[in-house]
This record gives sequence, C-alpha cells and structure tokens, in this order.
Amino acid sequence: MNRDSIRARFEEFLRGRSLRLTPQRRAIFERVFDTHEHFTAEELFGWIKDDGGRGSRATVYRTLALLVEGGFLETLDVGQGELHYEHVLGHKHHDHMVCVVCGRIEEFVDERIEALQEEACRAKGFEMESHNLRLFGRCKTCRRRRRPRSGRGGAKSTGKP
Amino acid sequence: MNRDSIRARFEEFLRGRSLRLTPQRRAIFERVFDTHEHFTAEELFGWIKDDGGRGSRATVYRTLALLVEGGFLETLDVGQGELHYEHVLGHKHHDHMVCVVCGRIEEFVDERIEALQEEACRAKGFEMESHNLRLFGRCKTCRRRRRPRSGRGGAKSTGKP
DNA sequence: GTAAATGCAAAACTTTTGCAACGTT
DNA sequence: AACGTTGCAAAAGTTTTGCATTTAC
Repeated sequence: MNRDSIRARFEEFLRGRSLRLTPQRRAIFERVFDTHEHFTAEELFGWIKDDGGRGSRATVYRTLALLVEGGFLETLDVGQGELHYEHVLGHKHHDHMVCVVCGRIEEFVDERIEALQEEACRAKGFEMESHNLRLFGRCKTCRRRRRPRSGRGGAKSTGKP
Repeated sequence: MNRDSIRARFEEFLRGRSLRLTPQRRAIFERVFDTHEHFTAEELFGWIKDDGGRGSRATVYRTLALLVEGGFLETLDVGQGELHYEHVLGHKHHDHMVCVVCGRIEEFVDERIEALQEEACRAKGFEMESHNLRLFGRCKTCRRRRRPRSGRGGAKSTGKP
C-alpha cells in the first residue's frame, strides 16, 4: 500500500471523527511514513525538530496514539523502557527477534506458529485479539563480535529490571 | 520444588555473593513464595506493609531485582505499565494469555511452538536467550459477560498508549 | 464563530539512586 | 572496623494532562 492511499485513509479517519488535519499532524504523519524502521516517540520528536520544528512532544504523543487507534501504527515493547512504533498498513503481521546486544530488531513470520496459537486459544476458550511474540538473544552479527556495536539501542539502562 | 529447597537455594545464592539475609529480604522472599499468582512490585509492597511492615519500597524493588538475577523470579510485561513477576523455580516454561477485559493471566505451553521458534532462529542465525509470547484477547469468562469483572487488572489507564 | 488542537509546563507513574544511619560479621 | 543494607526522599525517564491560546473548518 502506497503513501498516497495511506494518507487518504488517514484523512478519512480524521474526518470520520471530526478531527482536524493540522500542519502538525500532517508533518508527523509524513515523517512516520518516511521511515521503514521501528522508531520511538522520542526519536520521532527529534526528527520533527530537525525538520524545522512544527510539533511539540505532547502533540507527537497525541498523534501517535491517534495513529495507533486508527490502525496505522502498532506498538512494540522491546522491554527497553521506551515503546517502539511500526507501520501496520501494507505490512503483513510478523513477530520480532530483538538483539540484546545491539538492539537490532529483526522480523519473521511462521504461519505454523500462528496456527498453533489459534489452536491453543480454542483449547482455552480464549478469544484472541492480538498477539505478540518476541525472541530475545544475539543476532548473527553480534554472535561474531565480542563487543557491542556502537549504534542505537542495545543494553541501555532502562526503567525496567 | 518446595518452599524449603527454594529458600535453601536463595540463602546459598546470597552467601555465594556475600550478601546478607536480612529480615527484610526474608520477609519479601516468604511473601513472594506465599502466592501462586503473578504480582507487581507495588502489590508486593502493599502485602509487606499489610503484614506489619518490614521493608521499604526501595528494598522491595532491590530484592525483586535480586530474585530475578538469581533465577527465582521472572518478569512478565503485560503492557499495563507495571511489570508483573512470577515464580520460575519449580515451574516449567510457559506462555501467557492476557485478558484485556479483566486482566486475568492464563498460562499455556505448546512444545510445537517452542520448536518452531528454535527453527526460526536457526534460519536467521539468531541465538535465542529467552522468548516471550503473549496472546491478548478475552478470556472464557469475559466472553460471556458484557461488563468487565470488578477485580484487579483490566483496562486500567496506563503509562503506555 | 466555535469546537478542536497546540504548546508549555506541571503532573503522573513506575523504578532507580544518593546518602546518612544502621546492623552484621 | 569494615562492609553490606536500609529507608527516605529526591531523581530519572517516559507518557499524560490542565489550561490558556491559537487555528482549522
């Protein structure tokens, strides 16, 4: 699904709820869909600032919540304190492998796992709305190195034990 | 595995690191293993207070971290802001179904899913250290009701979108 | 014109930390 | 005496909120 149709849906979503398409919302929307990566609210806020600034932190958070509500984004908690966001529209469901050394997030899917989850739910009378599978460990690259890469993420001290 | 052997291991763990078995640590340990449920740091702190009070919030957090480090407890993030803790010793690995209505957490295991996860890791050159599968939805009980149960958990407003 | 949105700063919440006082060994 | 512990209050870090002001429709 391309940018234009996503934008059209976003505008429709806003109209449907009598919300307004402000320059801030537009800027945030565009910046979000300019990236193909996962990002955090704080990162996004930084990008918006760098781009010359429409949008406060509060507006970034409020707009992200809106995008999640509208099904444009999904949150991914990698247990690092900050929530990560990723696109949903035009992306198939997938699970994540999170490298505990460098913080890199890899995506994968296995339809057989998906099916077994459904089966487990049926067995328990549970009606699944969503699910989330995260594998933590060391990625291919980090298995070869003794020291962490210097990039983003990684074994940062976090609000969580 | 029974309480006495777990306690013995805990004492051994402390001794091995020249840490002391203080009354606070003992009280926290006992209270933790008095429950069969998942609990949060704040809940535990409340219990300790109710029991007549040895232990500050800081000590509760510090001791929980210790218990996790020692492999006595594991954390479970149900996306509700607070981390949940659960016993590890004497409990086989399992995954979780989290009811988004009443907050109830149900456990389940499927060895086939476990095996497929390993397979996915091999395919990506990823070395898995741990994993975490959470299914969110409505439990058997809540599917039958139109209104949420009044108990703990549930659709509480949280620090996360 | 009017309801909605923004920005700021303050607040909320969970968790961590600095530090002086305290117990154990 | 030396060192680990505790408790308190303050700090940290992320996200939310109240409110006066501005803006889109």
